Amino acid sequence: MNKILKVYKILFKEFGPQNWWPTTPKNKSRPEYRRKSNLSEKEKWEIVTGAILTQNTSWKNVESAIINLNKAGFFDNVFSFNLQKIERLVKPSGFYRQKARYLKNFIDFIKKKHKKNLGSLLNLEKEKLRSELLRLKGIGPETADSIILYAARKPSFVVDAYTMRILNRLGIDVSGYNDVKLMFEKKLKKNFKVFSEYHALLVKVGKSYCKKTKPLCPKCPLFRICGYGIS
DNA sequence: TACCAGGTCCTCG
DNA sequence: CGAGGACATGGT
Repeated sequence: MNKILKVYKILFKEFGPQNWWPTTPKNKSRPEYRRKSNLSEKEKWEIVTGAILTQNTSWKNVESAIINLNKAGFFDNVFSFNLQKIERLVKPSGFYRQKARYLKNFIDFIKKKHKKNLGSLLNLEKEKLRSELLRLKGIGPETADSIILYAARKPSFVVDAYTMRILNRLGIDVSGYNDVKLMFEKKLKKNFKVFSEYHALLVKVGKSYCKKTKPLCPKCPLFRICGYGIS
């Protein structure tokens, strides 16, 4: 069995389903990870927003911003919020001026090009959707793939800093974003379930064990197939 | 105190 | 292309 598949099986067995992406249930204030059948337009906005806010930022800080936004009714009508108001609400997520600008750009794009209908963009064919997203300021490859996978639910593998670090430590040669993405997509079943769980599991093991400094190799579920801990 | 966190843009060789 | 800096808050 190839190593990529093996890693998935080990992580899934160890941690179970992660049920990404978290969204805020009705009458609650904080995002939760739970299985969802079909996403509402509101949930899609929450996911897109989270994908932008979490750029190089801990989810904890993003969560504070999401709570602010939700409390203010942002996800019910994103079009009624100006830049200053968004800046104030997303402040805890860091890089808040930049992120507020990216978010506002995205909102204006949906307003003008998709008649205020986010679903109209997300329903585009996967590659078309990806190129549309990448054209926007503030949407790079990871944010685009996160939106395609978790908001549009189309199988586009998400590569992030954890993915790179874990592959490196596993001794798998990695180059650029797209090479890594294609490697995963080639070796996995192309469906939402596998892609979404795999990425979430990599984040999980990256946060808990395969940390940048002071990794917890001996306790890591990947230890026995990873040479990194042996120094 | 310094470093880290679910990246992206811009500038410069 | 790819390296290097800017962007900013909150936790350890």
